[in-house]
Amino acid sequence: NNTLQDVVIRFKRMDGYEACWFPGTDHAGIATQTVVEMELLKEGKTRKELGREAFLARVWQWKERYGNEILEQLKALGCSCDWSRTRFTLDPGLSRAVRTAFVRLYQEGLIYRGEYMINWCPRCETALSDLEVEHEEVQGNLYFVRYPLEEGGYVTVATTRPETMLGDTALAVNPNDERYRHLIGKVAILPVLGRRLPIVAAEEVDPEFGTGVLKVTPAHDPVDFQIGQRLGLPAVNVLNGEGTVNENGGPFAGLDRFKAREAMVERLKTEGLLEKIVPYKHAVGHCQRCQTMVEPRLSTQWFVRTKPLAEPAIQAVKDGKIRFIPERWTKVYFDWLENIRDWCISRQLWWGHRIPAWFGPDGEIIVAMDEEEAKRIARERYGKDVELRQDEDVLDTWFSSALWPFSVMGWPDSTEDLRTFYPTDLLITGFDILFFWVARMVMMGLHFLGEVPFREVLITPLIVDERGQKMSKTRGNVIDPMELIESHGADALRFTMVHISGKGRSARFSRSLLDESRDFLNKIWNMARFILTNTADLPADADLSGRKLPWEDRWILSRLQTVIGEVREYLERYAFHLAAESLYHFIWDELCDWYLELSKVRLYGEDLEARRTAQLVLRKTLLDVLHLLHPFLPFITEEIAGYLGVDVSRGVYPKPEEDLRDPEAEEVLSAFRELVREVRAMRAELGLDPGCELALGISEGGRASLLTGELGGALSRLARVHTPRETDQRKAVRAARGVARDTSFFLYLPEDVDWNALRSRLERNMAKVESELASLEARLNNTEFRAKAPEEVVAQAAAQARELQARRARLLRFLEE
RNA sequence: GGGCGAGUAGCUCAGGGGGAGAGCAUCCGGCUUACAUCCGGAAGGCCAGAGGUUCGAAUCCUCUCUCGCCCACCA
Repeated sequence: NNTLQDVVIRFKRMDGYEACWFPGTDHAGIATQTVVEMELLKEGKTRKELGREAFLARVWQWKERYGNEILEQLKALGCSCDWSRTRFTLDPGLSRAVRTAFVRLYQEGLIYRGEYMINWCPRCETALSDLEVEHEEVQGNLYFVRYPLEEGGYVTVATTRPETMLGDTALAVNPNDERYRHLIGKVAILPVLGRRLPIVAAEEVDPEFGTGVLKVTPAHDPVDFQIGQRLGLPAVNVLNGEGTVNENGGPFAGLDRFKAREAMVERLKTEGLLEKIVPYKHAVGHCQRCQTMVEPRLSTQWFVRTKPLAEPAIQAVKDGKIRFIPERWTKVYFDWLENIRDWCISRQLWWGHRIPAWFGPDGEIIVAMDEEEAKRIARERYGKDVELRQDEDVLDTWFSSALWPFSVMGWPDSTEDLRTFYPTDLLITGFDILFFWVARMVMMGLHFLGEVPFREVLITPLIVDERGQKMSKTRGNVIDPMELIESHGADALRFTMVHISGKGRSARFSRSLLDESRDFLNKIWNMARFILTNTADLPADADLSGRKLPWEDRWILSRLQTVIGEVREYLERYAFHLAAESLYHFIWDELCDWYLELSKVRLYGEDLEARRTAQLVLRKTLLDVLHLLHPFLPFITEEIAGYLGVDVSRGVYPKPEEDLRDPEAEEVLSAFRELVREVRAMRAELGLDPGCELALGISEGGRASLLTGELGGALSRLARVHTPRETDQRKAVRAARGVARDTSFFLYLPEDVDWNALRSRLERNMAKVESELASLEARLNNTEFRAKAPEEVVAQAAAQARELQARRARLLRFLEE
């Protein structure tokens, strides 16, 4: 994520934009508090023993020690953030933004307090939002329990949580269910507690499930709560905060919820009320932070009314004001916002923004920016100074994160930063926080600023380990980036991240990829070393203009322009991995494997001017390549450019120079390389001494004179051949014949060789040519292809066919001979 | 229950309407004065399966299978 952000920031900065990256961290309420609580536990203390103030002091201590680690990691990774703008969600400025947002939303009726069904984590002892609950398939049981009827007989009810029976206040059946219609209005008796339960009608009941009779527990189930609300049923809470049964649980009071379940089952068995137990797999909610099973529970909490905020957030994306990349995430975003439910924002924690609400002596709520303002309001309301008690709870961390795009810029003040940088251009993040963060930033940004917080959202894949598993501390497969930076370097880590960033939803990380990246860096380093040492004597005023460039220079410069164009295009569409790949192959396969070798002819030659030309092209290419690479590999590029007295980070990102494009040179070098490759292959397959120099003759082909003439020196160096006059050829024992493109050649051999190997090579070439030719000719003979395919495609196929035919003819002749 | 992603060489993956690609691994040969973290050469694939669209499909559409993930108040 951060590598990609830095690639974009550096690229845009080099391309002339005022690219500002606001770094910062959030306070991670539950996670941080949990960690510190664990620390305390080891010392045998609890947070409650310490008290709020001392505990918070302790958390701040922890934060000072570890909270900046992530920023240190970013720095080590080379992220070019504006560090002077570093922010933390609990900073005074951001806290003021949080209070301001809370107060305004409350005044607008978009924040309310009330008793509703929420998710409760008995370990964290706090309410959670729906998003903080992860549903996991669990193997449980469906218990079929008989509820005696007041009038005699019984009905059977199926439940997965028998312990919640203690909170039953009714039974419900579907009004259209013929089987039970006669029971509506009758009364059942709750086992164990003997409570009278009215049998009611409710559409929510699915006749197909279980027995078609639902036990209604309004305090511990969302659907039951809804039924209870509508029908005015009492809600009996049977659980304490830590997950034990409370005083409403009769004989089970004090038992842990799971012990209570067992006890209830035993009790029902002995009373003959348990009809059967059926194994049942179902999804159960778990706390995102501690994996504890959450309990739906009726509780008084603070909520954000989300529908009015969600609608503009949907519209903004529909209007194209925000674009998701890849686009498919748009649908996911819509689905969530369209079905959004109110957001429970209060947490029974201490680490976080304390809710700016005070209670008067009569329990009335006063929401204010601070205690002073609350007191002022209270004075007006009560006509005198009264005792005020601030709400103990803090806000969901994501509430403050939702304000991030403008709180970091000084909101609610109208600041220069806000005017300059809001809305921002780009957010890069993972899909795991699309709802938690992205959607909420859009809602809050639109609400408070009237404008989207960012125009583009780039969703990156999530990194998984070698086995495709999500990285998590509980799995123990997390990797400290600092360790990787130490072993392979930040640039290698960055390059690897870019390499795997083009994936679908997950990107598999493995250390062998780091080796690959390191090898590439090593290649770059050695390439630079070669160029720097071989151009050390280049006069400062030497200039490329006016020089006649040989084919290989024209070729590499032309290829360079193509690569510049490609890299730019890929960066513009955030296809980082393709940009990196393009550079990787250009540098390794073309620049290093071919051009550097070709340049040696002149670098090590006698002709000073030719040497100067080669040096200038090498320098120019190196500089362009360093600039192209810099957003990906800031460290190595700065180091190398430093030797040339260039600050690459402040350089301009290369643009293609059209006048350097040279299709003819590319064609010539392509033929040249093909010839060299063919000679090398022949040499290898004939088992010839790799060091021995062979005589080569070119018999046919449009570029024969060029390949042995202007490119003769290069050919001789790269293919280890010389091109003697006709007369010298007699010295050879025999000649091996080969074909490369439209060129056929003779390799004069100093000794007898394995002619079968040569024949087999020619035959393999022949087979390849024939099969290609067959498919080409089939296409060309197809009248529909000729009629409907684009002209250039047909022309290209025809040209290819001609070349293959020529090649086939020559191969055939050689085989006969 | 709804949705998404992935299935291409032994492995990890890129590509995404007109010649099947890379890295690693394998085989053969090289310490050639930038680099053995290297160089040269070779072998290896009905691009998951079945239909369809098209002159042309690994690529687009439909369905199926396998794996992974997200969302969801069937107790």
